[in-house]
Amino acid sequence: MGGCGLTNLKDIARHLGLSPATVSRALNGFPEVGAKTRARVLEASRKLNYAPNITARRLATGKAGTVGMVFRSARNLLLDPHFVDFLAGLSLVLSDRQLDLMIHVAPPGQQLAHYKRFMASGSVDGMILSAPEIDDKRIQTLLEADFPFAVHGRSHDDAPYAFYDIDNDSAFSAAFGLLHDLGHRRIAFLNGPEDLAFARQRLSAFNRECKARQIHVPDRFISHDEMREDIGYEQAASMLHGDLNLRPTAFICSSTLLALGVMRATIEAGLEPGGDISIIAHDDVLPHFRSEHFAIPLTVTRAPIRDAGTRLAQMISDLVAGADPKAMQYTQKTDLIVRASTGAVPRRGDKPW
Amino acid sequence: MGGCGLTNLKDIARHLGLSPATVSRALNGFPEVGAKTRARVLEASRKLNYAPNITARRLATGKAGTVGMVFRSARNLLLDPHFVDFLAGLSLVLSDRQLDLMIHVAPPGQQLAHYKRFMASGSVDGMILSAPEIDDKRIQTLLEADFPFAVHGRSHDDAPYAFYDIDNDSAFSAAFGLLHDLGHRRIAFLNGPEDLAFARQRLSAFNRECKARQIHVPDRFISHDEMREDIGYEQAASMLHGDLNLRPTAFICSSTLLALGVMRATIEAGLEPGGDISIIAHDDVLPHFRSEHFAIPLTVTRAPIRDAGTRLAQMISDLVAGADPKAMQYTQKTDLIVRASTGAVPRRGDKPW
DNA sequence: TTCAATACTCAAAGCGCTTTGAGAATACAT
DNA sequence: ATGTATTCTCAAAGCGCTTTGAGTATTGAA
Repeated sequence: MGGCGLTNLKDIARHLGLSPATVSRALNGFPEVGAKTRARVLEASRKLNYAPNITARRLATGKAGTVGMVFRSARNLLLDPHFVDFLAGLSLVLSDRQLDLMIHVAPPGQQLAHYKRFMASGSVDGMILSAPEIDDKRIQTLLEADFPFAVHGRSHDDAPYAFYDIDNDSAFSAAFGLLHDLGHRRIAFLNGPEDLAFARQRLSAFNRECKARQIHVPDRFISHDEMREDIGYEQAASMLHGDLNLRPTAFICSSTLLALGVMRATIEAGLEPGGDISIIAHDDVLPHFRSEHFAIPLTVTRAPIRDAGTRLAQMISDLVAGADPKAMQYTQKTDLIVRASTGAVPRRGDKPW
Repeated sequence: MGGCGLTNLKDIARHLGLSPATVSRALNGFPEVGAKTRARVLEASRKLNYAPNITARRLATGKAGTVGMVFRSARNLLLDPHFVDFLAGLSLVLSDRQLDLMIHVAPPGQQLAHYKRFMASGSVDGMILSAPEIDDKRIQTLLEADFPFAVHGRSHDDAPYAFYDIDNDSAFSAAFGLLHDLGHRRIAFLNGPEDLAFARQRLSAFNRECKARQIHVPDRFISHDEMREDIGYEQAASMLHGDLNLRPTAFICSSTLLALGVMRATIEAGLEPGGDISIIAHDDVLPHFRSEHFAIPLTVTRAPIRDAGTRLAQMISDLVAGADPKAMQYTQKTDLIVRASTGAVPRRGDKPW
């Protein structure tokens, strides 16, 4: 008996004196099988501990019953911790809908190859794509092949595919607005990797606000990199290093992890977060590690990343069932939550600047 | 052709005037096919953009080419953030060895069901099991079915299966020893969920040290719960609340996340981590968030969890290839890294106690 | 030239399931 | 009793690949 399961459909059929076809139908709830026959089959399959061979079923039906996902890892194979909660949401809904999840992890350069392999091998019948880039070749490929997929984020406005995105534009406008209202004019922006679409969206919101309020932000106040604590620290430390009058009085961060590093640098520079330096970040809500519990509770724009997971799972499950991608586009508004890490810009004289 | 890939093996065969068998052999590097025939086949398969249908291959070979993993989520479907880095290591090696990874997420109560489904359906040919419990039914089931698996951790000493574990016993002995040498006698222990094997291992190391050094630790100094920042905070806050002479002077934590909460509670109680209160934790090394970068750098016992991922990936890949499980058991020693969060127990009079 | 060995290729039988098209059995009406 | 509708069940044909056992060229030696 192959390598796999103990009993197979034919065993049951033989055992019951039925044909495989009937057993299959009984098991899969087809109407044309008699009530008591079905009962016998069900009974036997339970007793013999039968489980259909997934692989065989797949081959026969042409459906993989699986969705694939390729995570983007940094060069050093770091995975974004945000994805834990994303995955929790995703997996929950997927298993509800009888779909399996197959995942790969690949550095940015190898992503496309993994996608192609997934598509061509028929091992998945839909994909979830995360961290889209500006002109994302993976998306193009998927689109051309007419392969079902849903994107976490979007590569540009009016994207012709299914996606779940947060409203980065309004979130970062709001963050900027808050700081501006508090009197801040020297505002730094610690963003995510430059090639990612969300970073671009956030940057253009930031730039637009600057322009609208006639604020000039020097290049060195803007950085693009992995969103890690140590990067936040390094960037903030170097920005906080120069002439008193040229240092930023506020930081906008693309992630709470960056903000945490900014706090460390701030304190190390003898400054007070929320007093001397205001800090605001976008919060994907990492449940194990909440921004309201930071030593100085963090002001944030917030949108739980788990929602993205559940939503995208629903989307992809509908998509593989044949739904129209363009009807499935969702942009989530964020909340602005003001806590202790932001405050009025300190007046000169109060503090050493 | 079916639902899947564009070209199939038969297409190539027809196109080249060969039989499917020859093409298959040529592609899979069998020796009995001629050099120029092979070249032609390779050429054609490249040009026609051929990718073998994984499902069909699986059915034919009886191998799934996939390993499965079921993550344990808390009741509220929280996933352990440690698992991100574990997964990075795992996935790296797995894709190296041409294995796919299929994952499920399930709450503790539904784990067994997911394992059984994985095993019976033939969708994976090996499993990786994490967070083993004391008498783990999943392990029993796997063992009885003689299904290949490797465990991250182990349910008890002399386990008859492949595992990668860290040396919890010596790690927590060392932690205790350090604190004891610094003069601490009122030592609290914030551990992970009680039903998990590693928590048990750590607890018994803790208890043994207590006994050996004739220290009595009241029950309220020991807690078992999810390893989250807020739990660490709550527990520490309540322990730090009572009579001055009855409060712990030191905390041992099963995770850096717990330690972080302990720090917050300590500071909020007007005490100084590393001065009034010593804190030590086990550190799985979360690369995005390092314990050496805490406001007060954290003393830790350390073992990178990514190593567990890579190691287990190797194990499971060898296991599905038929290796002997009992030859694959690995216990990793931990490092003790002393930083600023631990110090000599404060003498009475120096401080308000 | 003939025979044995070697090199290559093929037809066909699965892997375990689904699904189609048709047949047997039962029921109902006439 | 006959014919028709209705249930129920079955045999057989795939799904796309691997693999076995056999067959046909090709080569070298006798």
